[in-house]
Amino acid sequence: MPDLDTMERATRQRAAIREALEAAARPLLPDEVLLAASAAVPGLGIATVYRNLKLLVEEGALRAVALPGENLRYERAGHHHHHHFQCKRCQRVFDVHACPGDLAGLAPAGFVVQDHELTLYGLCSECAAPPARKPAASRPRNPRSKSVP
Amino acid sequence: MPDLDTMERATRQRAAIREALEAAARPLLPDEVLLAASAAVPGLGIATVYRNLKLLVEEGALRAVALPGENLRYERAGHHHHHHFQCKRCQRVFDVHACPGDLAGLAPAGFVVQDHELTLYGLCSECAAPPARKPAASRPRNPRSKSVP
DNA sequence: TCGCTAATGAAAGCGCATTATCATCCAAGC
DNA sequence: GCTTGGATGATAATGCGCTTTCATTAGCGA
Repeated sequence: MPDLDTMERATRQRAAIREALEAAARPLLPDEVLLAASAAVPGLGIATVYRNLKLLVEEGALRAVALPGENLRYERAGHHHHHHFQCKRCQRVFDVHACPGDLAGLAPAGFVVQDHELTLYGLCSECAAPPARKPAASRPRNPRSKSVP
Repeated sequence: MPDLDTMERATRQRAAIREALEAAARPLLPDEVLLAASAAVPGLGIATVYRNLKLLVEEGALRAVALPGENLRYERAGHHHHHHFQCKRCQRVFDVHACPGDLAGLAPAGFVVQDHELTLYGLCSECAAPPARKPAASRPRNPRSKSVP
């Protein structure tokens, strides 16, 4: 018996959106989700992507990821504590399944550290590698990059 | 002889803005700058704040600071490498003059780490302390907090 | 002090990510 | 198959941070 509180219909587009994020295995921008899910559902609209991302976050299937100076990306929820890596060339974001650990000691005296957020920057394996045979697909355009270059 | 390329006039508002940031000794939002500098220059306009922040960044006096899910803040340039702490209660951002150090090993194989960004979260000394006699002033309103709460 | 023009302030304008609108579509219970 | 209301997609609208506009003010060199 399905949850009576969430009586949503199973649509092709919702499935495609969920699957795009699972296949990517990295945080995606709404645009990237649209691009990826469009392969399974041609004609998919950006409004539907936003609607379902919000919905999936609310029901706990997805998690929103905020990086400095970037729009929200989305990743599958349920992962353990981890961080992210952003490639300075293709702008894509990847998971970093490691953590420097205890950072509480870094804060000034009197400050209570409850959490932390770490972002690494550099070149992803594709962009660091010698000229690939094929250029990497699905490069997000430069989002709200108001950060100093 | 002053720099011929930057023939800017010395105005009260520009001085007040610069001084507000030096006195704060922590990254400020444009609104916080307006609030602080308004004490010295009543009637100061937000457009002037934005204009001068941009100008001061261009001439290297200030640096823009981007935190996850937050609008740009500004701090004095010239500091050595450091990180930031955001209080979950008053939303203010403070400097953390410490760094976990070498994080290159955290990235996946094939990735080249060039830089990193660390943000600590918790309670600042004021908010962590028992009920203060006076509530802390200049609390920034909740900015683009699209991050999951 | 005079004159020139950069700087300011108030308000309108912009850019852009996200959301609401609404006619149409279709998943699902009967 | 039929019905029905949630879901979709195209598009308009919204919110908001930031920039531009423009009339006025005020540095600063002469």
